[in-house]
Amino acid sequence: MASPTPENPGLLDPLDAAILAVLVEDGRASYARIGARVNLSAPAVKRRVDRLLERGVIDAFTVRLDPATLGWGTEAFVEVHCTEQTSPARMRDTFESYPEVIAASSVTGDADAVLEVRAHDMRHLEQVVERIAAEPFVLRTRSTVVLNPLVRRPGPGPR
Amino acid sequence: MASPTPENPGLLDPLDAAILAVLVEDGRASYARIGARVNLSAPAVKRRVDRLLERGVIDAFTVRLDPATLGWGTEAFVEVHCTEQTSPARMRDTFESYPEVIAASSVTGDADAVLEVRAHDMRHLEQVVERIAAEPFVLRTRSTVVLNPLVRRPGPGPR
DNA sequence: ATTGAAAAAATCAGAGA
DNA sequence: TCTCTGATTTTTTCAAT
Repeated sequence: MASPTPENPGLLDPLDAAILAVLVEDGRASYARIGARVNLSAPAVKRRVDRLLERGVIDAFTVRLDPATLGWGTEAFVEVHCTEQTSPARMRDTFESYPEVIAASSVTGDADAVLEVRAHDMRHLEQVVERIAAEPFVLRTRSTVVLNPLVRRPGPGPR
Repeated sequence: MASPTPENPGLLDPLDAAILAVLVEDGRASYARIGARVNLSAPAVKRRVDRLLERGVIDAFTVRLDPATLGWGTEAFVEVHCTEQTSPARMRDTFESYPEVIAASSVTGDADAVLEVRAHDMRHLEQVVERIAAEPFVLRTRSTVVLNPLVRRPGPGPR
């Protein structure tokens, strides 16, 4: 999956990598400032950013919000066990309807899916988990509450 | 935790909430365009964004990158069981040294910590998990590999 | 990819509700 | 306090090289 092909040009140009590194740290950095960091003119930087957007490497420009400051201080992983032949589409549609479900994945192993849930407090978390457990295709759930967020790394991986 | 106090001003001004909604979707939206959406002038929007930054509601402006496009298509949850009296600081320092560890949390329940790991492929994932399992304070690990990312919500949550 | 100009946006100052 | 208007500065964007 990481072999350079005509379809997959290299993995990432060193210049593009440098540009992305700056943008991950400051998504509003001006093209001129980025260019100063990577020894490129502003238009050249813009051209590369546009290409990274077209290629889908950059999914979007956003803000990273602090959940705790917004009152979403309680986080948990919820393993979900489903009835036989529960389709991924069914799971996705259901879990997507919960605003508290930040992420949901079908997984290997014991459980069928793992959810990441954000709630205001324990009481709220309990309510959400109960509602999920009451879904028709859910057999049982197992919750693991986050005590301390030790590491939160922005970006998709090593650079 | 969600009650308005002098320390915790309201939860979020409706205007601020609207501004954040726009910025989550497009972190480079101009103040004028945001203002048009929320019926405010550009300087007024900037003032509020600056305050949201000061308050820490907005953690940072960033780009959201697509892990798959960058060759990080394999994702897993790794439960880690540690020896008695392993300090959170020790865990954090150790796990932070792994670029593949996107997030690490100490947790309630059976395991001591849950890691989110991104790897290039299964072989790479296996190597990383083996290295983690070989850490002095690690007793054993249990990995759950993501088959299908059903839901990925960009909202409040470091990602 | 760079330079330089034009268009757009960000930023600042002043004043009013 | 919070906002708006208008001026200034910076950045984006486009064209030509």
